[in-house]
Amino acid sequence: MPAGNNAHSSPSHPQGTFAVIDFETTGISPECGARPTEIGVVILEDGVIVDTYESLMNPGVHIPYFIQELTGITDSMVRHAPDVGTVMQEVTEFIASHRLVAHNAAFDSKFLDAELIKLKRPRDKEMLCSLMLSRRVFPEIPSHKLSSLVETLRLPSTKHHRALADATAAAHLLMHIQRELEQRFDLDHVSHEMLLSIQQATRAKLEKCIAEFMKAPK
DNA sequence: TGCCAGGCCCTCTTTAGGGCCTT
Repeated sequence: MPAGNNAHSSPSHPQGTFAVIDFETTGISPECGARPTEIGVVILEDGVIVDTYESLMNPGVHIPYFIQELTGITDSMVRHAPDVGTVMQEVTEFIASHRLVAHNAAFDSKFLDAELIKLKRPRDKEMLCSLMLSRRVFPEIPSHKLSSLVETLRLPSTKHHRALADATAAAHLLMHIQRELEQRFDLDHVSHEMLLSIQQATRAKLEKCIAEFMKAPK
């Protein structure tokens, strides 16, 4: 029986789709012994959420009280959940060839990489960061916390600090950023490569970066 | 019980420091 719940089957994983992921964890860094307690994944295809995955997982360590308060995920909730390895094995199959996205990707990529190394399936794709993209595209917004962006940009959202809810909010943020770029630069489509170029450009060089990308041969 | 990290950005900077952001 699968460890996680996914809303729809996804028989193919074409390039150009996005897998937006979010971890809830026992702490801030796997290097300090923190482990994942929950993962949520949202598959985006052509601006539409076509699939989702979520699962609690047993981290094998105590969840600090303040994190239980923060996320609502308690020791008793994960006690009988599948272990992290079992869940992450499913997740690797689920995210397959999709482009990866996370809000503050530096955080989620650390936990993802730590688990993928244990499965001997190291990540081979760069992860897009919706936090960095938001800072580039909406520099006038004072706070780029996911919860603040949900409120400021009026994005759909449910319960903050649960994995699938936050992954869904980040997915809506990514779609909002794509629509904003399409309108601002009169584009038909904003590709993964363009988003990666924008993410890697400094804020001051954003306009030049986009102009050069638009002039580049396809 | 509380703490633990690290990459990015901005500025009173660049031979640095502090805030943001993730749990």
